[in-house]
Amino acid sequence: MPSAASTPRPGRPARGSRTGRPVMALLDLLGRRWALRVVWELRTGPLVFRALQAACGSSPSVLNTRLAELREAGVVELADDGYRLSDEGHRLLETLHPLASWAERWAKRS
Amino acid sequence: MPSAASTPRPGRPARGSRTGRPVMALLDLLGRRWALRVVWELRTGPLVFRALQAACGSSPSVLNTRLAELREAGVVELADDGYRLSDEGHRLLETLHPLASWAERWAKRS
DNA sequence: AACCTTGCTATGGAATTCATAGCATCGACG
DNA sequence: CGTCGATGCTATGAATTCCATAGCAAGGTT
Repeated sequence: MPSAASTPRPGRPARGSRTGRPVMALLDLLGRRWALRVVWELRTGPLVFRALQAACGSSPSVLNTRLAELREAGVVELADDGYRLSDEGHRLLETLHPLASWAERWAKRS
Repeated sequence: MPSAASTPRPGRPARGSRTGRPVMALLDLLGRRWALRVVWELRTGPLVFRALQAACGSSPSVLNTRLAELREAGVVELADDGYRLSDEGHRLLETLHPLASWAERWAKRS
């Protein structure tokens, strides 16, 4: 890993924010490629690394980086049956569900 | 715009998804850098381009690209007093608000 | 005219992501 | 034991995306 911005954490300044406001760190974390998608794909249950990769269509290196960040954030955890959302991860997913309905309206609008 | 993946749209395949499922397109749109942040920064009212840029700390070129995508998605619109959330944009922001509470818990957890 | 602010573009270099190939480990099978 | 398949994950070089800075064109003010 040649350079790499550090994993966003509350209390640490996120990209473009001096303040370490938690929501900024979260927006930074979730604004990285495949982060939102990973949480979404895990909504129905655990997926092993390769299945997750297939579901997202991402390269393994980036996926692994995202997974490390999400694990460090306590959103995702690795169990025997694959990657799964933690309890907090499930709560985060809950907050994401309305996005799907929004997207449905979006589709009808376009 | 030298290269540029196309703006995500429901009905069109998002990155890593053959299906044009609306939520995939939305996750793709919001998963690009500064997209979530822009919506968040506009929560308190309109901001002109430069103010938005200062609030995010992003470069003007990417910001302009994101704004174009968000405008095409009907999330953001440009008025006399600057960029603002559309009605749908406000609804999208509503779905984002729980993220802030989640982030607060995250901060206490770490 | 001489400013100021607006939205936005241009350019070159840095950071991130992609696509592919491959490694190491484990369990099952023969 | 040997081979196979599946696992998580790493390595490499190329493509894409993003950043930092400078600057343009249009409009308003003085």
